[in-house]
Amino acid sequence: MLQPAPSLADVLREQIIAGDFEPGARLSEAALAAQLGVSRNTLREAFRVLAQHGLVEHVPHRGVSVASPSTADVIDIYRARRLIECGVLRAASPLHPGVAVMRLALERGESAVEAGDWVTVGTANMAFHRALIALSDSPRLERSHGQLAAELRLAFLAIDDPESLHRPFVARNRAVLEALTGDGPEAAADALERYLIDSERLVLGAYSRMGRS
Amino acid sequence: MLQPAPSLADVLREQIIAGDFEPGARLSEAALAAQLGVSRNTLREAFRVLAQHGLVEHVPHRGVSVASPSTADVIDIYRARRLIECGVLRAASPLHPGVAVMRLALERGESAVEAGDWVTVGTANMAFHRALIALSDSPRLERSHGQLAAELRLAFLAIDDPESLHRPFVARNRAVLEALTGDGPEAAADALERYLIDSERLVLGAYSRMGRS
DNA sequence: TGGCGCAGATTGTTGAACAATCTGCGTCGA
DNA sequence: TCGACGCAGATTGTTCAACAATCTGCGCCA
Repeated sequence: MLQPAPSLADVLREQIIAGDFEPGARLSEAALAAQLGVSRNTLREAFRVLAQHGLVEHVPHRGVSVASPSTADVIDIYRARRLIECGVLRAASPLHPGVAVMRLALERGESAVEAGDWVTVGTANMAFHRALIALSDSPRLERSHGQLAAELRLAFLAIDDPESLHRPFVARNRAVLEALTGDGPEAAADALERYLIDSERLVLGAYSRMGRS
Repeated sequence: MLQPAPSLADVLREQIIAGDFEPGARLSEAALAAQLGVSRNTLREAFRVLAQHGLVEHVPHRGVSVASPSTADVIDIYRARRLIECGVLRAASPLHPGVAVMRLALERGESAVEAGDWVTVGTANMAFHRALIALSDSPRLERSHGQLAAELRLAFLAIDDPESLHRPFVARNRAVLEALTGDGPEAAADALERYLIDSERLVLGAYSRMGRS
């Protein structure tokens, strides 16, 4: 059984999330189509997918550019994250098999902290929260959360100080996980809410220091 | 200032939500492009947008069909609705200007009940819940909820008994609104949760009577 | 009866072409 | 000097025709 070949939208999403394009950069159809070796029509289909994901912004007759979350966007993303993530956690069972996936992601992050590999720390943090959402067993909540995570990643890209952005939160993830298995979902949700409030503050602080709107 | 012309995806979404196509029906590119008077490429772009919204299902090399929510989908949609809608309501202020919008939608539904216009009752019910989400002032929660609402509408379409589907819930909406302005967000959220549980039960019951998977 | 393979239909993708719209720049007039 | 105007080039929106890749249904054969 072969894996389905990754679609063009998948390829582009990876490139954008990896930071191959500056947030806010315009993506010229002709140039990008040539670079990717596809036709403009095919590229435009991929653009429509990414635009729905919030990864690129499409303005009619003005083309698409890599999304570049504003301060208001960051605030909104965190508002939505708090509601969805805390809601999922509050209703989650500490016995759900997905808890093991959370633990794996956590441990991957902790190893990466010791290795000083902040990019991997960031990836592991994201994986931890994705695993957290998976406790809901809800494809639609996973979809919504995935969109938020992708957009947030663009905000992280605009801040080029991955250590300060990700390092402090590995310990916080551990606190959330231990609260879940030890004190129960309510306590875990409270810890997660504090986590998200602090993370938002950090991002907004960096934004304001960058003079970013 | 002119309104932007509705995109092809908007037109198709309206047609699908209006039930112009049977849920599950295949949408042939060539036939539909000819019918809409657009080229296949343009139509394919619109398909990509609708697929991300969950309104159509796209299987590679097999084309797109109108989505037809399964029982599992309905359960998932309601799980996500409970989490998002109740979460929003719990955090909402009874003084938010959006409460007036909720009241308007509610009254429109109540008039439609008296007129026996069940389609309008259904539309008003949807508008009530959309207005409820707007209390969060979060574009992203509105986006996620909009996707759920569109998919749910397809489930409603599959059940052709709009009266039983929508009539009972106008009074429940009133209860939610009065709980919000009277007893506060917590009580309102509890009323809403009961609403959603009962609504889900009704849809699943109809599905099972239809012998639907 | 059940599996195989072919033919037709459909989707995926391309390239070129043109219309519609935007953007930047130079000119003109106050 | 400064702002409005308009033109020219660049970019996007859309169409069309063609072909490759894949799927589907049907008849054939064992």
